[in-house]
Amino acid sequence: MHKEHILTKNQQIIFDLIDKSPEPMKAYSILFNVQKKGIKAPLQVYRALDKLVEIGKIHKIESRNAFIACHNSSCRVAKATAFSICEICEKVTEISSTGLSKYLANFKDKDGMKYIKYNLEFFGLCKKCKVK
Amino acid sequence: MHKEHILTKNQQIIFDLIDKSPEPMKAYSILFNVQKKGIKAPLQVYRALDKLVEIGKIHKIESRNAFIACHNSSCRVAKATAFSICEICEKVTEISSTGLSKYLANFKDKDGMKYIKYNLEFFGLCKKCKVK
DNA sequence: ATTTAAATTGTTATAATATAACACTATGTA
DNA sequence: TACATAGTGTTATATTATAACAATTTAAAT
Repeated sequence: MHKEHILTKNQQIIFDLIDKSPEPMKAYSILFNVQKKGIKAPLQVYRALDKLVEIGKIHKIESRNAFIACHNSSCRVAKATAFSICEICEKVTEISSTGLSKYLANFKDKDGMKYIKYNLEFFGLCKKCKVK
Repeated sequence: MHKEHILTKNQQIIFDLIDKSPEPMKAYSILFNVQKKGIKAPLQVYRALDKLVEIGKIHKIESRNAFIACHNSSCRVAKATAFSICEICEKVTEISSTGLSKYLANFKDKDGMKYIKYNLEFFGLCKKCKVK
């Protein structure tokens, strides 16, 4: 087991908010939601987000500039991530597929380079939106 | 062969600039570089970028908010992209691997969903930076 | 050729996302 | 205790991106 990071007050407040959210949250939406808890400035939010990303508690969805809690116990460090994104409802799901992660971790480019760190974002329609 | 898109003046100016650049270009850097050619406002740049991305002539590197010309004749539409990014020198290379694109195009998630569109960004050190 | 629709342009203003810099405080550890 | 490291609070500012509207160009369809 890896050492659990003890979160600071701001980090905990912001992590809890993101963790409860059914959808990815944007930085300024987070800011708005935590102002009553004393977090008043963007930098306070961004600093907590940076740390939470660094220790793998949350992930950034790059194409959306938004953040979701990690629900994949295997990505202890934020280095190998994969998501599916619905282009209609914007639902985002973290993909945890051993096959996929093995394939990507072992992928070599033309020059034989391997990459430990990657981010993959799949786009399509989620089941609900497909039916509509 | 797919129909070649005829670029408009602004689109052509901006595409040429990105195409000549050895590294991904950011929107406001593009703006600065094309001001002498009469493109004066951010929106003019962003509109051209949007169109160029849409028709697959350029790709956006989401983690960097930057744009590179497509050098992969097979991605006619900007829907299946993969890049390697050097975390030191920020060199970005488009990966064109039949194996990888086949694997990802055929990947099914837990629910059996397939995704035609994806963006994959690998991070690591390029050869040059590895040596240093 | 003329009309019409669609796409593109030019422009000003503003929204949304993110970081710099600095002084101060808490925490862990030697 | 003393020291280093990480986190905080704050103001200001940088960077990235879009809204809204009027004018113009282009394509194609009568």
